Amino acid sequence: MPASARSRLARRLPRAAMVFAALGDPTRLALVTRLCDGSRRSITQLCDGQPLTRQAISKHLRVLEDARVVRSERAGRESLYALNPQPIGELRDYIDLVSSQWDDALARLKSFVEK
Amino acid sequence: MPASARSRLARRLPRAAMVFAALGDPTRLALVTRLCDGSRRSITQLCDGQPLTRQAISKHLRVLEDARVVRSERAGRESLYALNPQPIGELRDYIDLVSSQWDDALARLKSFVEK
DNA sequence: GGGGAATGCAACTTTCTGGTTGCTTAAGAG
DNA sequence: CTCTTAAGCAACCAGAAAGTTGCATTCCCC
Repeated sequence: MPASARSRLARRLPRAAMVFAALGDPTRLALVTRLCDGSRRSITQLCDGQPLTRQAISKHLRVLEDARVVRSERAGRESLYALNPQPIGELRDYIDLVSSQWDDALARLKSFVEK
Repeated sequence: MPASARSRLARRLPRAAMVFAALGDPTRLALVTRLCDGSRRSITQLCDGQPLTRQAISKHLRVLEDARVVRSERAGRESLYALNPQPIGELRDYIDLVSSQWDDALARLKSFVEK
């Protein structure tokens, strides 16, 4: 890996870790899964189907919003939450980088064995 | 989303959450980044560059191993850690699913507006 | 065999997380 | 205007996580 790529990556690691952490809870992952169809839902809407209090869900949504995985907007007396796909896309960039490094390593190993 | 796809996904959510959580810490993400070149490194090797105790790193490695992101193998008096790319690949599957749902939603919205 | 290096194990502290309950505030609906 | 519904806020609790220190173990090397 070239040094420039490594430092560019290193700068983004804490941010990526925050997004990974936001998704690292089954409840939050379920919320994201529910929102990934592009819908905008209120907190009480997002509550049903889950055996938790509204406040618990509310806290989870705040965690997701801090990581910018989700955006909220007040509409009258309810606040509507919607997915923000950008941070998740950045995760995919990270994963692709890991995979490509891994594949390169495999290829090098293979060519070494075959020599 | 068809019901079959939703239930298949739901079954895998807790597992995916575990992997996300394992990557959701800057130290652990740095460890994974370091291992993604296919190398096998001992714990003390993985310690340098990080301002933590060996035991702290050791605990982080255990978390990664529990999530199967990493595999360890004893070699003499040291244990060598290597990346296991499979769980991270499963994360990509999840992300691709989210993205495709999102894209579908955008497309539907667009066709609705244009009608 | 003895010493140093790499690791494992256990106890402990501190901080963070996930969750609850109770109360307040704001906004629609009748 | 009053009632109900949606949400926010604050305090609290139990358990998990992150990290440390100290000691035991195992293995390599001389």
